Amino acid sequence: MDIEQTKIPQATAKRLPLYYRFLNNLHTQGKLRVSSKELSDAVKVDSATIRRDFSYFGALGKKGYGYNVEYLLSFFRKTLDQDETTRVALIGVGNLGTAFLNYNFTKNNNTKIEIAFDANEERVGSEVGGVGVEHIDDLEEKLGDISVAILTVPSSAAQGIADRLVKAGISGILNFTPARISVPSNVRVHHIDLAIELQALVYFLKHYPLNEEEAEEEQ
Amino acid sequence: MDIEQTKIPQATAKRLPLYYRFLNNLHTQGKLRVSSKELSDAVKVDSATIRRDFSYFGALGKKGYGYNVEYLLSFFRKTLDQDETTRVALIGVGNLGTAFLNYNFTKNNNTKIEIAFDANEERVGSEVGGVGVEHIDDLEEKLGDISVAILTVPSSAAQGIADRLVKAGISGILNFTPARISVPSNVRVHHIDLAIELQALVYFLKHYPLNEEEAEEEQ
DNA sequence: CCAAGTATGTGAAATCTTTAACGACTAACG
DNA sequence: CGTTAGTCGTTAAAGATTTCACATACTTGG
Ligand SMILES: NC(=O)c1ccc[n+]([C@@H]2O[C@H](COP(=O)([O-])OP(=O)(O)OC[C@H]3O[C@@H](n4cnc5c(N)ncnc54)[C@H](O)[C@@H]3O)[C@@H](O)[C@H]2O)c1
Ligand SMILES: NC(=O)c1ccc[n+]([C@@H]2O[C@H](COP(=O)([O-])OP(=O)(O)OC[C@H]3O[C@@H](n4cnc5c(N)ncnc54)[C@H](O)[C@@H]3O)[C@@H](O)[C@H]2O)c1
Repeated sequence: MDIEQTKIPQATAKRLPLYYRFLNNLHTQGKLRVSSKELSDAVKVDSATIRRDFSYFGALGKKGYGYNVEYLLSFFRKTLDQDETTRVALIGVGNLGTAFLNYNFTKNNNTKIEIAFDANEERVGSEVGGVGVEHIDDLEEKLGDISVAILTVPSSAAQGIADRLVKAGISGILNFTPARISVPSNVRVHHIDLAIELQALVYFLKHYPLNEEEAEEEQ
Repeated sequence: MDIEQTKIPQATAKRLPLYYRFLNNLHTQGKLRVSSKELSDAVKVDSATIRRDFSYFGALGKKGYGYNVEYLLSFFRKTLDQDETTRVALIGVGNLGTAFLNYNFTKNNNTKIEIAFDANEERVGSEVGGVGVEHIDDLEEKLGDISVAILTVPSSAAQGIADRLVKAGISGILNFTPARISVPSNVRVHHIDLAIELQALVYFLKHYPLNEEEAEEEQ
């Protein structure tokens, strides 16, 4: 790892993978240059925000010209560590876990689910999406140095599994269960709560009426 | 609908379903009262933020006492329209779509997936999680007055389907495809981009090292 | 009925994020 | 080679959200 330009705002950091993906698309399409305005139309983020985001990394573009797609892409590839693959474990091969295993994020990404765990004897030993399913009892033993886990177990099991993951040395957990798990502060948890996302959308529809003109919305 | 107390901040609105769910849990456990501090521990949101959030709706608690669970719950039930069920359509019965249909959000919620659509003839006519799968060609005809759609089709099909949904009168779309779809401003789209969530977690792990003490994190 | 303890609701400050505006510079063309 | 149109990087303003900190008011136990 190299010197940290530590002060990238979190809001910016969350948009970086999005930029990277669209840059990749543009590159595949053979585009050589792109302006913040074009990018804005594609990713639905205000063009000033895009320029501001990029500027945290220095002067990546040219005034009057825009950004060189190749250059920008290679810059982000380094920044987002797209060259090394982050190995990921998935716990809970149920409805959601199976969907993730079949998808496996490799199409665009630097991440790969390498191993899965489940408590159900019938699943253990099988393969889903090319990933072997191990018994949850062997978690500590088989996790190795994997540092990121996706949690798709029933919510009642979430805290217990999280505790074991932490003990086994995990650094980050992507938690899809509705349980709000507690971990020490040296472990990062991102909650993705799908039921809440749906309810929030419904709430916004009822209470934040939209106008009858153009343009569109945030995530 | 009734008078809008319009100025609830969006950040607050997004937390309301979360509060509601934990209040429900407390109620089930037979708890009669709860403080912002207790709630904070459970949902991992700062207690001052919780008090501030609640205060947008007026004085819901009692000083020196806390909040009455029953009262707060019934208040949020009204606020979040938990009494009427919002009907939802799901488009794209693949890996992710199937998981959602099997889950179907009814356990906690005021939402229900009532109908699904797919282009694959083999799926059409079948039932998944008790929901009938219709052919996508019949979308306009069978959608009825459903106003919310979950989009889990391949990203190449996303914009086309979104256009048809809009024409058919949809108000909100929960978009799980990586495509950033364009819609008129009277339609609300929330993007849930799982690949990006995973990449963002990995980025944070590498660039925002966490300390060796206690407490935990946001989503 | 009082004293001690508790927890709200909120002004004010701090922090974070987005947006507007524009000077400086580039490319491209006649 | 000058002019026009285009676009960045940034300063500054505005807006949104979180957090602090405390006066106030209620509860509880004696
Ligand atoms: N499926 C959805 O659409 C959806 C939507 C929102 C939230 N969720 C949440 O995601 C989580 C998973 O949902 P799902 O629908 O895939 O559930 P599921 O029941 O289909 O899958 C859970 C899996 O975890 C396994 N499991 C149970 N206990 C375990 C343990 N202790 N260790 C390891 N594995 C264990 C089970 O064998 C099962 O395979 C749940 O918490 C659910 O609330 C799911
Ligand atoms: N599965 C995951 O874990 C995952 C993760 C991140 C993002 N996504 C995104 O979610 C979306 C769905 O993923 P998936 O894994 O479920 O894909 P999938 O291929 O399993 O499912 C897509 C379904 O959509 C149907 N379909 C195709 N074209 C259609 C059309 N025009 N109208 C209606 N139905 C149509 C297909 O028949 C199929 O059943 C994709 O855009 C994918 O990029 C999925």
